Amino acid sequence: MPVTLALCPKACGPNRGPSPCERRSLSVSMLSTLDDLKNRLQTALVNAFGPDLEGTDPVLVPTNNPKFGDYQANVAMSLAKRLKDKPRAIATKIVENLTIDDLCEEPQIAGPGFINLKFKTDYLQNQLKAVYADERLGIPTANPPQRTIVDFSSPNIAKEMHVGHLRSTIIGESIARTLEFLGHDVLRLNHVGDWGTQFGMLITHLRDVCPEAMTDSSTVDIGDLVTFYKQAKKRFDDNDDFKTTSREAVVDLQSGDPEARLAWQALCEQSRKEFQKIYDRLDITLQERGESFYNPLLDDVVVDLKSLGLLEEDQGAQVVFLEGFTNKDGNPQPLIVKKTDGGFNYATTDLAAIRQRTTQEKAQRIIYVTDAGQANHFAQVFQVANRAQWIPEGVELVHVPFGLVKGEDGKKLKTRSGETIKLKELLNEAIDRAEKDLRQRIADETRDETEEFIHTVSTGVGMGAVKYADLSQNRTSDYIFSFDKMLALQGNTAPYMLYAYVRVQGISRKGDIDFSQLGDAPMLLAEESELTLAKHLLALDAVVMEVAQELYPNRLCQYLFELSQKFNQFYDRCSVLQAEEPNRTSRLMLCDLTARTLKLGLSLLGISVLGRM
RNA sequence: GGACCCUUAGCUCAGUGGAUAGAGCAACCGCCUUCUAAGCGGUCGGUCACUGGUUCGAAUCCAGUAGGGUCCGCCA
Repeated sequence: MPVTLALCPKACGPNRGPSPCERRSLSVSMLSTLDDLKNRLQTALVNAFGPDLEGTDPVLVPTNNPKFGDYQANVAMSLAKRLKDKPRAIATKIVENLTIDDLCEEPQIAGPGFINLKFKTDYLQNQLKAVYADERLGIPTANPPQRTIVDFSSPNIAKEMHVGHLRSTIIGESIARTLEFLGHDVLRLNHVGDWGTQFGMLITHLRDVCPEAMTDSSTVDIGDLVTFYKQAKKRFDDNDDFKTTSREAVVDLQSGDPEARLAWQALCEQSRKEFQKIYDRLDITLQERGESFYNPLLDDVVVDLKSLGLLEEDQGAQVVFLEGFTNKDGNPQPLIVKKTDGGFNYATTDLAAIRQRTTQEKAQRIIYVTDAGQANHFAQVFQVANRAQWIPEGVELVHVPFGLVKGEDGKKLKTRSGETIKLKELLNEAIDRAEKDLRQRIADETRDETEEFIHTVSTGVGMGAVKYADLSQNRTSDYIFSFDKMLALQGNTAPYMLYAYVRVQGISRKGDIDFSQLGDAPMLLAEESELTLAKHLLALDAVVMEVAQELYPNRLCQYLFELSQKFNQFYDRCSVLQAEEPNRTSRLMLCDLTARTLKLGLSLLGISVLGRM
């Protein structure tokens, strides 16, 4: 199936910066070609039917079947009424005025009036050579770069990361990597839950079980934070004295009491260490900037909302009444920004963050990667920020929601005993299973491999599988978590793609080939499978640009899966090392370019390739 | 009461206006003297939940219906 290519209809709008269409000089690959084709079709339209047709979208889309060529222009059908003529006649006139013989074969008019276009092989060969010579594989850099914040992962202090944090972390990382690769100025923020009333009980409990934390946080080892949290919670629920002391501790902390503050820091530090272990394993880069960071800014949010006339008092709380949201009685629903007890909540923090990020960080695009259950919350916060005019012209706030991770029973993923699954254990199991599988394979093939090799491959395959399984799903839908499926060696999985990469490395080893020394040989696309692979390789830039715009990493996964399939077909049908020159070198270049494309694409997903497996 | 999301092959899912709706898995049948068969080819499989509308053209856009899910005042 052809990859859907973004012809950047949205990116060309106002306030979005220059579109990919304006970067032709930097781009050698498919986007520039399509843009070129589009312009020529527009010129043909004007030449055929006059200046009224200026700016008409030629509706250039990939064909759904190779027998129709590579791309088709569907504009003729839509013009039939306006031009009072038959679509096929219109298509004929367009083709008569179209000059594309340097790029394409003779256009074919088919069906009701489709104009089918097929690239000339020598044009593709030249394009491919240009991509081959380009370290960025034809992907342009953003001009100008956008200051972008990606807000993702966001676990809660004093709680262990669990499966619920997996998607935000993996999707956020991939989005950040993709935007960074395009040259955007990305700030990755971990908006951890490091503030709130739960710290009262935690501090009080810490004071009892680990008093040294109250004077020196650096030496403290609280151990298993989940157990610690549960113990504190149990005491809070069971013991009234403890509850009272905890509430006092909250006040202490908020008023800046040094001892409470030190205990809080100890808790945060402990959590941070645990989080970092997970981030290191997953190769995630994040800057922690928790809720507490915004504490000094919260008062101003309320004060300013008041002076703007948006603030109202309702049942003792300070609220902004929302448009388009009503409560059970049909009255406007409030967004609470200051609680009856004078405290602030998450809406206040998010509003303060928007202000800080747009003013101090100068963010032009702020991306929130959270579960879909928070869609209401963000819609409400964005609405208030908008009405308060805190979102400067041209700044885009975007909630990137994702669905639940469910077990194979279709219910929310839990352990057999009903506990939340810890992320640490989930990753361990993925690696353990990958290792078991690998050892079996090594035994079956009577290979001799070192423990280090087994460790490296198991880890790479396990981590890659977990990430790829998540990213390859359309993020908006819930997804069913299955170790068996994600680690499967066939199908749309990480191992399948890693294997395609390994196959290229195998050729390099076997033939003692240094891919960097292939020189300036011509690319020859003689066989059908070579041509198909080449066309797919050229489509990388369009896919990456689309992911950056729409923020759906599964599109890139789909592309890479299809690339692996097309490579395997080529590998099956065309021998490389045994081929005669000049085909041999050309095929080696195709292999190398495939491997580089896989490596780059997987890296944008946060997945590392392996040389052997 | 309101907001949002979902319903596509036996299963898991792609597919946000273009030709005959795709893939993987499962099932079945083939292909290793040749670069790792963790691969390739083939067969089987669908009233795109339903009803209407817009359009030259609808799985896709709009309205409604049914079913499933999530969220909604002092947690985040």
